[in-house]
Amino acid sequence: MDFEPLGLAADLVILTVRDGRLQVLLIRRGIAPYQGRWALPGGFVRPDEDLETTARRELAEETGLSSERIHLEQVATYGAPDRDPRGRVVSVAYLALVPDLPAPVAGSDAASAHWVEVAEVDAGRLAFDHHRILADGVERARAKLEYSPLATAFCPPEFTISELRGVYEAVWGTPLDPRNFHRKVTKTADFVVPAGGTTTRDGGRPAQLFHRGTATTLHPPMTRA
Amino acid sequence: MDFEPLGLAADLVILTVRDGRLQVLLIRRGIAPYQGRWALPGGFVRPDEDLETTARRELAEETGLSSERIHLEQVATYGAPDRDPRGRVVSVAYLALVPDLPAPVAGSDAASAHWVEVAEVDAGRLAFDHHRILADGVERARAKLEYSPLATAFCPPEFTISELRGVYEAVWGTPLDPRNFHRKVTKTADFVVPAGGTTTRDGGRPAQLFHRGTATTLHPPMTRA
DNA sequence: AAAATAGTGTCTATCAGACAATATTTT
DNA sequence: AAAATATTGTCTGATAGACACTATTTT
Repeated sequence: MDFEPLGLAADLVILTVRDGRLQVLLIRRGIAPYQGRWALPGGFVRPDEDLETTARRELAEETGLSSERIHLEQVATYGAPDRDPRGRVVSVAYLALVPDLPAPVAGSDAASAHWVEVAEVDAGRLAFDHHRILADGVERARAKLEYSPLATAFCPPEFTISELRGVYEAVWGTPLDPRNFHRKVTKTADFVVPAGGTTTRDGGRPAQLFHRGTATTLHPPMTRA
Repeated sequence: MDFEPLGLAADLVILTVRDGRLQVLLIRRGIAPYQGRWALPGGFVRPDEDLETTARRELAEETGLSSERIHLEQVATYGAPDRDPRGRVVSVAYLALVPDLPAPVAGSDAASAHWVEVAEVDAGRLAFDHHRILADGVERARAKLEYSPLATAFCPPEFTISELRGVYEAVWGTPLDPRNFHRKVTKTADFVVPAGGTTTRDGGRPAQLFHRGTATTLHPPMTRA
């Protein structure tokens, strides 16, 4: 079969919660097109490489996180004929949720990679159609917090209920009642399970530590205000 | 830029509800690979053609439905290196929901197109990775019925509450209480609006006709048993 | 009249949201 | 002691699900 010339890329919306805010990893483009503009990390799919493999490779290159335990899911594919001035490039977008990294961003492209608060990314500043991809990725994350235990993907292996609440508040941009949240989370079957210890890292009375449970869907779902 | 040889296709999961059952449009492949096997309709993306344009073109070719009002949404992209024996072909899958067609399937490829009950499609019978694509498409439809007014996409412009309930029952495979369903649907803001008339096409007491409302998300959502 | 479907009303257990009260830490 | 956070409990209004009952058609 003969194929039209076509490039296939995987781009990543890598989200984390730092300082109580939802942040996305952006890179400053060093080369044309869109030189000097912010862009989502990504790269071309290699021959014989699966799409998710490409995404995980790029994730590791940009963050140093190579664990299979990092949450990564496909969001959508963007293929408008004119979305890349270099020619026809179709991009498969992935959403990655990572905990607040103890180590700073590391890896080969690290020099140009920065965490940027999602609320402060402005529409015209991103290369290609990356603003649209970012918006779709963020919306996916917001929606999935409701009915999946995905919020735990932003947390370290052991976390407190209030840290988990901080994730919801940052992603949704809404304050939640600590008391109702606590009750809801601990009563939702298999959402979180007690890890045994306590911590005072959040100040005040020691909080119980939890780790994520086995649930894949939350019954009942968490509700946005 | 030079690109690796690569094909880009759009494949369609076209669902409808006929005779109270969820059905999918499949075609019998006339040529290799997988000659004689059932497959999802689809085709290659043309140069300068947007992905959704390809999907709508294929939809029109297979069903004769060219209206922009047909619900069509992207589901996921499949790109395992060995998924097509002809070479590297990446497929963007779309989900289309169509009403029970008054006219039989028509169009250029119609000769080989048939409605098949989803519950009776068996895993090994489909070409390529189409069983996986079908499963993902059906799961998407099932999930979206809960929190979106998507069920109306299976209905004609004017429908009764019990016809809408029939859609839910067919897609979810669960019987629903007609009385609670009626109350729930009519009380959910902007889900359906009265069209004015009534019909006795379902037998019994005349039922009010409705058409779809302006809601894009259902508050509260419909709940699966 | 009998059967079929449409639609309304009622009851109960559960849940979301508001918020009081108590517990245990650091400053 | 004061401030901060954690956790439990209580109250109220809304809702889901079960199901009795009434309404309007066809057979």
